[in-house]
Amino acid sequence: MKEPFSSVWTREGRPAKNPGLSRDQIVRAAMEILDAEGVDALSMRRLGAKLGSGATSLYWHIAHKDELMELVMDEVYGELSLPDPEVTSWEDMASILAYGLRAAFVKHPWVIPLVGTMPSLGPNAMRMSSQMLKAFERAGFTSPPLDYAVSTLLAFVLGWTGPELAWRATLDSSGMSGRELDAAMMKTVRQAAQGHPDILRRFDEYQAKDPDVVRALAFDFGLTCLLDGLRVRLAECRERARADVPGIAADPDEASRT
Amino acid sequence: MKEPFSSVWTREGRPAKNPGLSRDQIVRAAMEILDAEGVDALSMRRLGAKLGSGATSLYWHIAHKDELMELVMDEVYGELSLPDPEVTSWEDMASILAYGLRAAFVKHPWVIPLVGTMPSLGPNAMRMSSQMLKAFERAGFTSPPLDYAVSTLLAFVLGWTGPELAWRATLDSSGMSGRELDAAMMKTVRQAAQGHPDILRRFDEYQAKDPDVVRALAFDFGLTCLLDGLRVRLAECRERARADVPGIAADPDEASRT
DNA sequence: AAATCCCCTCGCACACTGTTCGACTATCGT
DNA sequence: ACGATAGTCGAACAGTGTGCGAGGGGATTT
Repeated sequence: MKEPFSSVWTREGRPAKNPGLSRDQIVRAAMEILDAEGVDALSMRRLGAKLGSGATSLYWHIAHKDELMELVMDEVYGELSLPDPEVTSWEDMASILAYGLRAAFVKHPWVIPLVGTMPSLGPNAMRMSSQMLKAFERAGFTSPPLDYAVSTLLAFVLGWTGPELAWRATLDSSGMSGRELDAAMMKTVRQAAQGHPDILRRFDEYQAKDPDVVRALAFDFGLTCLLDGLRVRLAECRERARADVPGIAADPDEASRT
Repeated sequence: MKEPFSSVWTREGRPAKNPGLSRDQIVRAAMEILDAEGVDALSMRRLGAKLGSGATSLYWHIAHKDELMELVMDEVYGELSLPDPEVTSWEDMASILAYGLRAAFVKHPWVIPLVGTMPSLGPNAMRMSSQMLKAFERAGFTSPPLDYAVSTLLAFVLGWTGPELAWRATLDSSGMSGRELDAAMMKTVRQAAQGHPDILRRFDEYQAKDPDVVRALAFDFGLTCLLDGLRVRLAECRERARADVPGIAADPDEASRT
């Protein structure tokens, strides 16, 4: 039996006397290729060529391609910048996270399959989780629901942007752009939706609108729903805390008011 | 320029005099391999061998591998069975969809990256959407929020099960099973979470509990939040409908009561 | 009965992938 | 000056998806 579970983050990096190639350079170059030409364009040989070195040289700095993927994935999380959880309301925190993460995913669409494939244990992902937990805890979320809340928020963003980007990717690869693109695919969709007049009706309504705006509105809608639900849970948490330890208020604002 | 947008569902199948191979057989065999050995084990040669034919014979029935993937993906949607939307409350409908879809994803973990990669235009996916829309519409959701609501629900389930299965897959591939598996990885996680004591604390709490139970509870929590939020939106829809067309009640129950 | 057609199968070949191995160089500490 | 070691690299291997053209076999037409 090999190592039961391993990740880049468990092996510390090579001594790194920093001669020609370095882990950071490799990751940066990989991200450039990924952003510019998509996930299929990233091969070790290609990456080596971009760095002016042989393909197999990379294997000195990186164990295998999956590790490289873990690294670039965390780099995406790193682009997200959250405000100080000590002075930001949990709702602002949640909104900023949702929009920020969505923006990061849109900018780097190739991460979506990664997030759905390998666990996110990188330092940037950890930092993000930590900050969210802090903000939610400060707001009054207590232990079991606390984590559930953060996870649910992340799940929503990921699950939302995935299919959204699947559309865009398929369309972008067709070489068209803008609205004619949506119009062209409408014919296909129409054919696929044969026999489901309700779906067809829905598509027709949207054809008139700007798809980007529709997508943004829909994302907003989902986020609002989630926040509404979380508010209810938060109230339950506070209620329970008050009942358990009557002397101590779970809400810091309320505590300062006393 | 080629076809701007294409999908299996737009090309009707070959005439199909049904000699040896057929599209259904291929899809079924592909699913068996995928379920038994995962996505990496599915190669065209392997699939051909399982069907007792050459690898390239498949290309008569299927344009390329991506098309095959679209087919198997829709097959997964097909395993989902929803109750009659005409007689089921939207909330029951939503819960059944959420749990059913999650079960289907757990049973066929390899679909997750697919759903995040290619649009779901298959007949089964369409049928599902159609049923959900019908139930929600009957409940009183009006047009723009109607679609947003269904999309949000799907996004939640997808986004939730993705990372959840990423964990399980990584662990299962390590050959261990049950609780010792979580324990083994705890060491790795602990190392990765260095410097984030709040995350560590959280992991410690969970180590004592059954991970499956925790995951189920968390899923429940998220779904409850979402339903709470949707309930609020539904009330808004009904309110608006009542204001716009005062003579007609949007709620069928209420209509029958008049 | 013979010839034609067309559905379908399949072997070969191509360009490509991730990764291993052993040979090579350049720089460092002694 | 010398050995060690960090780092690079070319060749090779076992795979991958897929295009092409040659065929087989049954039905249809002449």
